[in-house]
Amino acid sequence: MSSTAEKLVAETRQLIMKGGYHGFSYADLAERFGIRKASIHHHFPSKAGLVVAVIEQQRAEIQKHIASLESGTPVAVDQLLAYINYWKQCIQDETAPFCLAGVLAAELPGLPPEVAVAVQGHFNDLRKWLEHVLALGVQQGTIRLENSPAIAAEFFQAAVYGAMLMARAYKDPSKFGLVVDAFFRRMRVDAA
Amino acid sequence: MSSTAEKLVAETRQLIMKGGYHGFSYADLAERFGIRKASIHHHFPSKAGLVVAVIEQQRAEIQKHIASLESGTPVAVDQLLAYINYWKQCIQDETAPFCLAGVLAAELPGLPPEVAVAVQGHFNDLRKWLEHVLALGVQQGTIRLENSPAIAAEFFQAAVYGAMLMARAYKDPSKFGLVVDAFFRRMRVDAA
DNA sequence: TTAAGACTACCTACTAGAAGGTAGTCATTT
DNA sequence: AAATGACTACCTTCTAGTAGGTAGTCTTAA
Repeated sequence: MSSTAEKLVAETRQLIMKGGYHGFSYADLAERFGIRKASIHHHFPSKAGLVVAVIEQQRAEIQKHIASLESGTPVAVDQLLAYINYWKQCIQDETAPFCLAGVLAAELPGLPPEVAVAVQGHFNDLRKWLEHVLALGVQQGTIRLENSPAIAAEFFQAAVYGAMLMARAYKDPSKFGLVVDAFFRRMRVDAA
Repeated sequence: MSSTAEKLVAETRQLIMKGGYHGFSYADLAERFGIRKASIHHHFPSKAGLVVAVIEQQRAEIQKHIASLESGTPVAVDQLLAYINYWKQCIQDETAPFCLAGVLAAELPGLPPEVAVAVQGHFNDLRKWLEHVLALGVQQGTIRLENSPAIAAEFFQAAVYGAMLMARAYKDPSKFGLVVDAFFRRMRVDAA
């Protein structure tokens, strides 16, 4: 991918996080980079295609992130904490005030089908990883679940996205940590 | 409010729940009722005004709902169960596949200011009611909290909205009940 | 009791601008 | 020479909103 295409993807990501799929246009992107709308169509012929590219890039980045997390520490609890802290940081400094796929999921029935499919792909990726790490934590004796890892992963995911929505709705980034920390504490065997 | 205005508000509510603020237009409404766009402007001069009317109507309805809930039963746990079951029903039969304010909150930074204010108003309403009912449950000895009722209310709210997002993202209405039930069980003293 | 005036809900016709997208051109680079 | 990435110059459709008009209803008062 060319550097311009990469910049377009990065900026689109920000714009979607702000206002969703229908909340931005090629004109917004053109203005930000001082180029014409037609030049954007050269890189991404359709809006749906551009947005799918943004989601897929995000998914690829997350897979890399997970890989480096797993090579960084074999401890499940530390991996989950790193995940949580990553989002705390992003929401706090507004580099990513909301999960891209989260905003899109909220308007899922109104999205072009190919975009909806990509969004659902992200949710599945994340759920599977959480299920895997939670099962690992149980095995390591640091996590205690009241349900199967599969159910707990969905529960965890709901807590993270719910917490994000709270932070946004109340315009208070600290709400994210408040909710997620309280939630995660309950899962930990050595919780304070 | 005239009956046409009421119909417009009701339909707008559905359209927002589907695709958010930027996901519908006056043309959509005009088509559904077989009237002209200009006629809609007669009832609601601006889009932001229409959407604020929808949110405010919803808020008023919820206040009525809460009042009837409280006159129906003085038991906090039953009130919370009624609230949860209301949403289970709505999501299942798709009369309201998502909370109106929830969709809008996801795109909050991209909304006209007056709409954003109304959305935040709803979140505050709900949070205050939850705080009140949870405190009542503690008093009645049927609910046990690990935090203050104020914190627990935010936690509860996050679980509900997170669960809604899961149901939508996975296109599986049962996910809502799954998450919310697991969450609520932990708060109940006599939980199975 | 009936006519005037105000009000309601809709209409046609229009606007400026934004939306997503296309066709063809023109420098650079490789 | 040929691919790249930008350009100008369009197009069509949609968007929110306006101007002005019409037919019917409701209120009031001679």
